[in-house]
Amino acid sequence: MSPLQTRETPQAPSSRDKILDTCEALFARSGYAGVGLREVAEEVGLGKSSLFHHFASKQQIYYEVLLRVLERIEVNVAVALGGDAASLSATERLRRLGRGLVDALAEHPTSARLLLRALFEVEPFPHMDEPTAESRACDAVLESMIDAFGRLVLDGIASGEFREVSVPDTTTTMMGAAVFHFASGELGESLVGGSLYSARAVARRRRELESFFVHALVRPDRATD
Amino acid sequence: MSPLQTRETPQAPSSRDKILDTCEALFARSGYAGVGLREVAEEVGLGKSSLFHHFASKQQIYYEVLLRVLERIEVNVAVALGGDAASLSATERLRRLGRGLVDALAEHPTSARLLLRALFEVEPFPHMDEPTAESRACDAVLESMIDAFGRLVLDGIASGEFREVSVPDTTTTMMGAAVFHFASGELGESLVGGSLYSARAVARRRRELESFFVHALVRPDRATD
DNA sequence: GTCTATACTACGATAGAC
DNA sequence: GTCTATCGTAGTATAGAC
Repeated sequence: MSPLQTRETPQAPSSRDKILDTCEALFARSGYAGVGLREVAEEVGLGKSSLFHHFASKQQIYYEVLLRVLERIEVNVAVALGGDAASLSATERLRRLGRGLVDALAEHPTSARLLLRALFEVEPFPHMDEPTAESRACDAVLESMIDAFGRLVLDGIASGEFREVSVPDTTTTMMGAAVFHFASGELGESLVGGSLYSARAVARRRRELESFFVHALVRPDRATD
Repeated sequence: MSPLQTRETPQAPSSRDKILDTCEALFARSGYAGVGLREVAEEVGLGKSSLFHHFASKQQIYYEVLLRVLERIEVNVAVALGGDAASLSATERLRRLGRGLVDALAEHPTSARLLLRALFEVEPFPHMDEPTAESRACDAVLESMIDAFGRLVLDGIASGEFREVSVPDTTTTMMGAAVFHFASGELGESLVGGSLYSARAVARRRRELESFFVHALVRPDRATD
């Protein structure tokens, strides 16, 4: 905590960061095709051309935005399933996964929408010539999370804790259940009667998703609650 | 079956229908903003301007496409939950809902993606001045389906068949689980190792979603399978 | 690092001939 | 009912001055 190092360290976000933050919000709201760089530049407070000083193309901005989001979420999934948690029972890991996903998606209101779009939009781009370094990085993070889901379900079935479900179907079911809620926008808010991201709504979501997952998968005689 | 009436009745789709079909496929693939009328016209085999002879604007095409999709889905939900089914137990209706949703979404590969986009995209349009007749019709169909979900969950809790879950959370969970799977595209196909819409994959999905819903909601001592 | 100016393409939509 | 031609705007991206 030396004065020299901490001075202004969290201050003065660079133009680069401002562009990424702005694009994260706009891409989450309107998707890749729905956002123009004119709007981005206006919101950031720069000229349109200045954006190209910081990024080579709109695609590159998109993938850098997406990568940040995916890495934020992966941290929570890794904490729930990997490392020290790897030795826990599948049931306990399932509980942690439910809570961890909710925490990850509730952290930023943009995360769920961006993730959902990335999961189901084939490629947001007219024609992408070849995978870029950024797009491959995004694919890798996504794949590692999905693999972790699958391994958890397989473990639970192997240990006899879970019903004998289809692993791919259970994976898409859990992903859809987790992500859609926080991406559901106006619809979700009209259902819950308020913000999806209020502390109360998030706490309830954490309980609900965890118990939904557990009841759906864990054999009744193995349930611990 | 008089020769006069059946002659060519299913043949010769009008330009109007061709435009709607084409737009359904393209909007499902790329979203509203991601599709240009130039591409639509090319695919239909018309000039761009001819589209405006059949529809007043791109927005109008979008809502007519969406309304067709919503009504196709609503039919299945209504069969599962309404009419003769209304007197069945909540558990049996929940089973029917799971199967009905799968059947509805598996019917056309475009349905899930269009529905998912409609559910979470705030408004796909830059600025919509005021609700149109078409947009209000879409809202009405959507609302009636969501209400039916909520009533089913409430009924199940009231009768003691279901756990005491949060109705809004359970609604978004079920919607996300049902819709995301069939919208998950390449990701889902790599998980199941083939088409999401093959007879085998759909049959499995029907079983999996039904049992996922039942186990997640129905109290173990009330389960019937 | 930001600006103005510009290039070129595509957008949604309209007018009017046929 | 379809066409060509055109309008005005906005799209991504580049060049070059400051």
